[in-house]
Order: sequence, then C-alpha cells, then structure tokens
Amino acid sequence: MSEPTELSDPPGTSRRRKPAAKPKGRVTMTDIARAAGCSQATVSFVLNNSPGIRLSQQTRDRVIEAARALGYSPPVFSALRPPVTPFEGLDGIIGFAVDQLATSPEAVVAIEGARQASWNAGNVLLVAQTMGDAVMEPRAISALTRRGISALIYMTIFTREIAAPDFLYSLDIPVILLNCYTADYAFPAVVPSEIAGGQSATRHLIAHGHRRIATITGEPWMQAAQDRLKGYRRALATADIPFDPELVVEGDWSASAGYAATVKLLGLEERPTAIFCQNDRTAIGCYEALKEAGLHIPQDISVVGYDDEEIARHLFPPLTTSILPHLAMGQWAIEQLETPPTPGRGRYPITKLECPLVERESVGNVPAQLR
Amino acid sequence: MSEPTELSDPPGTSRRRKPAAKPKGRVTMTDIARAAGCSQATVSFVLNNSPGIRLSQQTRDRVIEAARALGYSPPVFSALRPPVTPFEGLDGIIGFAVDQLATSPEAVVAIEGARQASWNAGNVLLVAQTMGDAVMEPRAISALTRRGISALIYMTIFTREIAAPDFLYSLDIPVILLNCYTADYAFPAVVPSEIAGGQSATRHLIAHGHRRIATITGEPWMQAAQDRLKGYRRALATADIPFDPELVVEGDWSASAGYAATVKLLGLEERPTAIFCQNDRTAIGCYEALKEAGLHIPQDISVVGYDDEEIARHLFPPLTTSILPHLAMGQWAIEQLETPPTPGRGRYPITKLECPLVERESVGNVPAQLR
DNA sequence: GGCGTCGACTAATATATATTAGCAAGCATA
DNA sequence: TATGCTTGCTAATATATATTAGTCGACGCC
Repeated sequence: MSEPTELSDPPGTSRRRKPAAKPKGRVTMTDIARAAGCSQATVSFVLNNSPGIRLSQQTRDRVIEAARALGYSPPVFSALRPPVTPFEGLDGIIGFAVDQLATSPEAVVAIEGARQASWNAGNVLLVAQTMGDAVMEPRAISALTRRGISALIYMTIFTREIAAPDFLYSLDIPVILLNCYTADYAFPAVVPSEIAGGQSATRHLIAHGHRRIATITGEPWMQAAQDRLKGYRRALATADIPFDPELVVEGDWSASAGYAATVKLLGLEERPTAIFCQNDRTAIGCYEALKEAGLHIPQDISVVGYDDEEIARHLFPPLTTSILPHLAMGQWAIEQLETPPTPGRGRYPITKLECPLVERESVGNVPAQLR
Repeated sequence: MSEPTELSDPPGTSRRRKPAAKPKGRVTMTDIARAAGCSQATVSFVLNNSPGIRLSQQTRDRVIEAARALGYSPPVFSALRPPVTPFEGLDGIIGFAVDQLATSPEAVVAIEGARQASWNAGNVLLVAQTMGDAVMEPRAISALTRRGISALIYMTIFTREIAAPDFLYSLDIPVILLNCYTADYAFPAVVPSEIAGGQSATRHLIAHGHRRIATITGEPWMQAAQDRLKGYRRALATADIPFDPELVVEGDWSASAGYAATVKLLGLEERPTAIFCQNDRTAIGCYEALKEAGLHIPQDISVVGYDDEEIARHLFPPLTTSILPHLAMGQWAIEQLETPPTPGRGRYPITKLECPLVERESVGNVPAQLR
C-alpha cells in the first residue's frame, strides 16, 4: 500500500516518503502507522481497543500519541444529527453553553425551562460551562458540537450585549442566545424585559396609593440595574409623579447595601412610604433596617423586591417581588427550534419576556396618616 | 461480502441477497442504501453532507430516516479518549450525570467542585440530567459516552444507596459515584459524613455549655435525617447527657415545620437552651417562632442549622450551620480519576467527607439564669 | 537442542466508505 | 426535432478500515 504499486522492495521502505506529501487533507490510520512505526492494522487494533489482541503497552502508547499528534478523529456524519422537532421519537441532543453555572440560580432555572420544553420530544440537554474564558469556551463548545448536537443554546449569567465568538457563526446548527444578544442580530435572542418589570413593580406600589416611592438600585454599570431604574422612572412619569433624585439610592445588589440605603432613606426629611428594592437581597437588608427602625411591613411601609429568589418567600412578611423569566426563556429557546428550521442566517429581533410580579405580603396601602 | 468470492455476475446482483441475513452486527451504508432504495454512494453523500452533490430532499430524508431506523452511527475510537490526568495538554471531556439539577443547589455545587478540580487539566465537564427516569437516563448517559468522555461522575440529589443501572457496569471508563453508592461497592463513591456532621453541630452547642439541646429533624425516611439524628445522639452520649425524646421533634425540612416544632419546644415545661435544626430552612421557621416569643438569638437561646444554604448568612443573626461538602465531593471525584487509571473493577470503600461547621452568630453560651 | 507456545506484531485481504465519471430523464431553448 | 443544460442519481473504483491468518523471535522445558 504505502509504496505506490512500487513493489520492488518489500521491507524497510519507510526511508522513502520523505518528499513532504500527505497533500490529501485527511489523516488516515496509515499515516498514524507511519508516524508510530507500525502497521496500519496495529493502529486499527489500538484505536478500536479490539479485544483479544495482544499488543505491548509501548506500542499502544506510541500509536495513541501519534494519532493525537496528527489530530486523527473519527468521521462525524453531520446529517445524522437528530432534529429538534417534537413529534419524532428521536433522541436529539441540544447543547446548552453557559458562562457560569454556580454563581446564581438563574442559569439552572433556564436549563430547567429548556429541559421541560424538550422533555416530550425526548431530547437530551447537555450542559457545558464556558467560564467566559477564551481558552475554555471553544473547548467547551467543541466538546458539545464535536459529536453532533442539534442546536446550541448560548446563555450568559448577566443580561448583556455580547460579541459572539467567531465559531458561533460557523456552526451549521441553530444557535439561540439566552439572556444576551449580539449587535448584529444574527441569532434569535431572548432577554428579560427589565424595564417593564421595573415599571410594573413601581406601578403596583402606585396602585396602592403610594406617591413617595424610593428605589435602591443595583450596580449601576449593569444593564439590569439601568433598565429597572428606567422602568421605575417610566411608571412615575406615567402616573404624573415627579421624579425625586433623593429617593434613588445606589446599591450594589447586596443585603448590606440595602441596609445602608434604607437607613439613609429613613433619615430623609419626608421619608418614603414604599421602597422598590431592585433585587431581593437588597430587600433583605432593607427589611432589617426597617424592623430596627420599628417600622412594620406593610402597615407602615411597603417593600417590593426583584428576582423572586427562594428566600423571598421565607422573609417575614413574604416579599412581593418580580419573577425573572428564566424558566420561560429556557422554554422559549427550545420553542424557537421547533418552528422554522432556521432559514439561512436572518436578522432576528430580540425577544423580551415579561417579569411578572408575585404579590405576597410586603405591600399595603399607604398608611392613613401619611396619605 | 455475502456472496463468497462468486464474481461471475458483475451487476444486478442485488436481486440475490434475499437470504435474510445481516448477521454481522454492524450496520453499513450498504444496508442503509438497501433500506432507502438507493446506492451506497448516495448514502455516503447524504450522511456526509458532501458539498457540490445534488440530491433531492426526498432522497436525503429517506436515507436519514433509514440510517436512524437502523441505528447507524459512526465509530468511536475509544482509545483516543483523552486521559484525565493533569499534565497532558489535552482537553478531555468528563461526563457528569445527575438526576436533577434544579431542585436543590447541591448538584450545582458538586459540579462546581468538579469543574475547579479539572480546570488546570483543561478538562471540560459536560453535564446531563437523568431525571431518575428509566427512559431518559440511558439516553442522557449515552449522549455523554457517545462523545467520548474519559470518565463519568454519577450523582444523585439525595444521599442514598442506589441500584446502579446495568450500563454503568459495562462502560469502559472510570465511573465515580457522588452522593450515592451501590451495595456491591463496584465503584468509588463519596457521600457526606452526616453522622459526624450532626455530632459536631451538637458538640458545638455542648461546648457552649448547653445541656438541654433540642433537635428538629427532617423527613425521617431520608438517610440524611437519620444520620444527623444519629450524630446528635452520639454527641449527647459522648458528653454524658441523657437523651430526652421530648427534645426531638419531627420536621420535614420546611420552614413551616420548623416554626411549628419550635412553638412546641417552647411550650415544654423546661424549654431547651439550644435547638439543632437539621437544615437551614427549618432554622428559618425556628428563628421566626423564637422572635415571636420574644427570645433573642443567641442571648436567650442558641440555634444551629445544617446545609449552609445561601440564606443562612442573611438571617439575623447569621446562622451557625454545617457545610455540606458537595464542593469537596466534586473535587474528590475528579481526584480519583487522576490517581490510578482504574485497575480492573475492584471493591471500593465508601468515602465520607466531613461537614465542617461554619460558626456565625446564632450560638452563644447558656444564659446565666438557666445554667 | 529440538519442540512447543506465547507475546507482539504484520501481510494480505475482506469490508466499508469516499469519490469520480458519467448516464438518463426532464425541459427549455433554437 | 435536435441541442444543450440541469437535476438526480449510480457504477465503478479508489481509499480507508477491520480481520484473518499467519511470521518471528524469545523463552521454557524436557
């Protein structure tokens, strides 16, 4: 085989072949054999781990090393990637890449939504973490794609615009962005509608007669914080309540910042009758400061949070807060896959999903004496 | 192939071949071609999505359908699976199967531990959910194994003995059990040392002078609840404090059960000076009941929790609790992979990892008047 | 020192897959 | 009605991989 029909010298032929060459792109077992100094058959045995074949560990190692060095990889059969459409009883595999799994519960919630939505289709969700790391991310995603996935959902923990890594563009499967979006609208994308969320939280307070509504923000460079504040202002404007900068205190999403901010608000000449904490942790600190000040929630003052973290329902009184729609976002992402099989690369609008308010017991009407 | 060296009739041979047969296990493109009513070449074109080849969509569909129906799949060169040992600069893939991701944070924590441990080795972790479902589980795991994982970590949410699914035994990669174990000790397994955890939580209270220590259990059928209680009893016994059944109240891990149980304990003739809540949620309810009763923590009464949930540090006062070692368990699982390359199938002892106590501010010395 | 026989491997070959060349049907010109 | 071009496919064949049937040398053993 190696000597092209030149069968004049049987053994020790390896000396020839110097002439560069291997112009054909693919790496074959014969190449590996040459590199490892053994026969193609041996390579086949090693790579397949053929049972009943006895080979020295050395040879095995050499073959494997050579195979790796040459980048040998089995064929993929891209057409066999199962579809993601429901009806078929096939087990598709959907990749879910997220920068971090551990820092906040939202990623898991979105995964849960995606899982639920793909459940009846029998699709398996495979999750990889990119850690937002330039080295790990391609690896993680190629671990997903290498053996064929039907679609990729790409999520970030913080809502933001991203510069999608190049390889996302060259995948030949549908890609859905979750909680992030690209400037070029190249992929379907879904994010929470934080502006509307901030607005309806505030409106809820207004509906209870509050006019003097404070808000404690998150870290101001984060889009979520900006949008929630924007919603707050819109709600005030809609109700013809003048915006009072004194009532906006900058926090950083933490309970201690919530505490400090609340203390500050209570020190105001005319204190607010309601506080919109832009996340639940902030509300924890806020609660504590209010209780210390001897105020009762919601009789004396109302509080709303945001995010509907687990803890919100364990607070006393249970906190009215806005649900981050990550469950729905996960479902939405899967649904996108079901409808059109991705026609070319279009421009997709960014979908925003509502953050519904869960009413619990931390909001009441304005106390009579303050009305 | 099937016609043994009978080369007398070149074309149109397909008419023969009827004789049932396809005894060879493997499915070939020729099989697919026959099923789809086309040539092997066409199958190759379709499956490889060869560029520049024009084929009707119908034919493509038929081929793909046939390929699926026959279960065609590309070879996996098992020997090429990258090792899990650090040094090598190769990106291995480690599979992590867990029954559920969303129900509790522990799964994510264990994953995080595994990720950290495999980080410097450049290994990618791929997570799949089995949902404890007999149909989904094999699919999920085969989705992992099919892409050539180097090892599998199999985790359950609740600590328990499992009957490992058969296919776990026939995998040719290392399998590590996390938070579960099999009766036959066939795999390395790691679980939290709940007995020791319950013991040291109780001992901590004893060390602060408490003698009358109550405990609120979890759901009694769960192993964790049994073990934590066992640890409580051991600590008492060690300190020569008689066990008083009155001081053990059955809960169900929930805050409301914690509340009710605490109310009951406070109604006791001689009330406890400390309460060991067997999880943090129970402690939330406990806190509330104590506060309502006008008791201050830790001046009047001490409380410890278990699990170190996020919320524990936001309680007022921050709750002393035991850390579930899931992070360490995840790391441990990865470390097991690094040491011996799994010699045969041995019998592995179950490893138990400590649940260290985090001291915060909910434990104080016994109030003078009660001492 | 002749004789098994066992470990480690390869030559040759059987099978599977990829690719090239080109056929045939349809249909739009001309 | 011939001409040419496209679409859709296959026969034949080139390449790649899997498997069978050994070869070869190093023991071990009367």
